[in-house]
Amino acid sequence: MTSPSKFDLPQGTLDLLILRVVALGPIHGYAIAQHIQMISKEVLQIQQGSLYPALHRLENKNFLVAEWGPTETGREAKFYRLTAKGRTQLKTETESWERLTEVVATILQHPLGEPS
Amino acid sequence: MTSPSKFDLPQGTLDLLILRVVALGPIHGYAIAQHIQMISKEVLQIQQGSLYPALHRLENKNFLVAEWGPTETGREAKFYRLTAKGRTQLKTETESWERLTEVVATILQHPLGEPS
DNA sequence: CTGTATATGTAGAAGGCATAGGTATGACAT
DNA sequence: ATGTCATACCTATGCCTTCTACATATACAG
Repeated sequence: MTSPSKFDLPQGTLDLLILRVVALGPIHGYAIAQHIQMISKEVLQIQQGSLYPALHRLENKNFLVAEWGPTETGREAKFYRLTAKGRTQLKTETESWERLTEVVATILQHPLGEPS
Repeated sequence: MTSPSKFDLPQGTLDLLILRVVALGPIHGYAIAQHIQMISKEVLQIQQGSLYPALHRLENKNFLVAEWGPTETGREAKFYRLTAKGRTQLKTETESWERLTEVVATILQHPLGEPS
């Protein structure tokens, strides 16, 4: 009732979310999407066509490494974990995101006129 | 010293910022960029190659209307103002942005494991 | 054995932002 | 006078990310 509300992620956001979720511990792609959807209370829905290319990008940049292994239910899945480089990147992107949201918030709340 | 720090805007953010600044009153493009840069204390720098196409997009969507007129210094410039539709759009985008930043913040601050 | 949830993947299109160029005017210093 | 800088507008191109849509395969419930 409150809104199923699927909406587009701004560019770059997905990487941040993925890095953050993977930072919690080894996890496979499908579960990452579920995790994000669950934590966000269904507000965010990661499309598979966004998810897997993103994972491959992050892997190519050496932020993640993948390894095949069995899930809890016995199926094969690709488990990702953060590299040291990925951890650094997560930190960097988190700080960027926070700086960005701060200044945007400032502008959104900015009354008329004044510079600072 | 604290960082000249130019960084890329996520897609969609620029529209929101522009709408918000124009909502403060009629203003021309160049001044919008200056305004954002100033309020954000140089953190955000709007490139002209991003700015003008964005303004044209917003005009095509009837969120803004433009009118030529003289600046304070006597030069000709294109002054934009919000339409009713633009005001609605600003509200919508602001709410989307706030929902997004909320859930992202939740995920970024999320400790290990728990669903909610 | 048919359908659904799980799990991964690619192709193609759409869209926005950045880079890098270009034009023109006015102000100001030399 | 002249050159340079800030102002003020514009567009072409490319890159990148996300979305839609499609394709594949396994496990399990009915």
